[in-house]
Amino acid sequence: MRLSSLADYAVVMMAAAARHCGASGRLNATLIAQETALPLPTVQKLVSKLSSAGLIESTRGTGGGFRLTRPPAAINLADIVEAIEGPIALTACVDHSRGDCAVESSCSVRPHWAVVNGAVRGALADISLASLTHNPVRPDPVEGRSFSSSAAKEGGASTSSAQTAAGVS
Amino acid sequence: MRLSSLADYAVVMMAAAARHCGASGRLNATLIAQETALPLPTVQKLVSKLSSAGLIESTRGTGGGFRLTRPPAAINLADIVEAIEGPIALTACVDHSRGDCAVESSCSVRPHWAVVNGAVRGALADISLASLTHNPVRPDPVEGRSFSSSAAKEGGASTSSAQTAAGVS
DNA sequence: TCAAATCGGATCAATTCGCTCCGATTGCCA
DNA sequence: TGGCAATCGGAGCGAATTGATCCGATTTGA
Repeated sequence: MRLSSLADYAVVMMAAAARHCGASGRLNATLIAQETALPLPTVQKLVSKLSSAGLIESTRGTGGGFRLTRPPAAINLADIVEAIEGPIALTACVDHSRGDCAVESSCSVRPHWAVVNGAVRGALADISLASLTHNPVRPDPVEGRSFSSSAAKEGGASTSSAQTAAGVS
Repeated sequence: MRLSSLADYAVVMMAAAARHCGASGRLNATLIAQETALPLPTVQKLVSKLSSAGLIESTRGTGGGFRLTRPPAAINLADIVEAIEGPIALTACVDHSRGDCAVESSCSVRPHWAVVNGAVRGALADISLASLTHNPVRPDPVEGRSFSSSAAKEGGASTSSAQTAAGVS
């Protein structure tokens, strides 16, 4: 139940790219790596994947770089996650490309996974890149917009209670 | 963006246990293993984890076994998943027990992860064990529940696997 | 034409996950 | 009352996937 690190980094990278969208239409991997403090090879790999998915257009050569193919408001988290990790599928049953589940005959819960799958994807698709850049923070118990990373390391149990409050029961 | 196999098996196992809840109040790991075609050691490991989480009560010795501590209607998927995988956290930022994210100072998307996190958890918490047992299969398209906000985007592919699971005991 | 800077694919190490084995505990039976 | 058998519980090992790094191909600018 955890997103891969690459997908997490891809979201950060796309958010940084969306901030520079209006300023300089063309930006490169090195700039993004410096800005997001991500390793440059990692950013390069993300650029290839995102380019293959059609979210960005990359041009080679000196002075090259990449740019977003669509405005930030038209790109959501589900697009980015699917570009990195492939189709969103909580279980191997949902995408039956790998039919290695031996218990599917007696598995009565599989049809329900599609529902959960759609709900998860909907939650991701509901957040666009524009919302990430326009509204940096929500005044939640999580330490908010505090850009002081030092205090964030030992913030205590405040954040753990946040997800409990957010969870619908 | 994929659930671990253990969590998937745990849901299948709990569904099988819920079916036998009224018939024989006490059931063992061997029976569940035979019924669900899961490896016996895997079922045993799941029993220990679920017992630690308080979802089932296990008794040792000859004729022992385990039983659900709560009725199936009071157990949802979020409980089972959290029992196996720990707290639901899509990214490492949400549970800052591992503060190994070096870019959190310039990360403007982290507050938004809590929202997505809560949405995912809510989707899981909305499905109870009773719904898995009462309604074995729905050959219909994904049933129009309220929380399928944007599931219609890619919901077509998953429905085809529904009628494959015809043989439900 | 040369050179520099970029993307793209391929390779290697590390972490995590899943499976299996062995020990501890308890109830039943002789 | 002693032994046996069946069960859960935890520890260890192997495998697979993931994540980071390196090198080559390509293209533009001088």
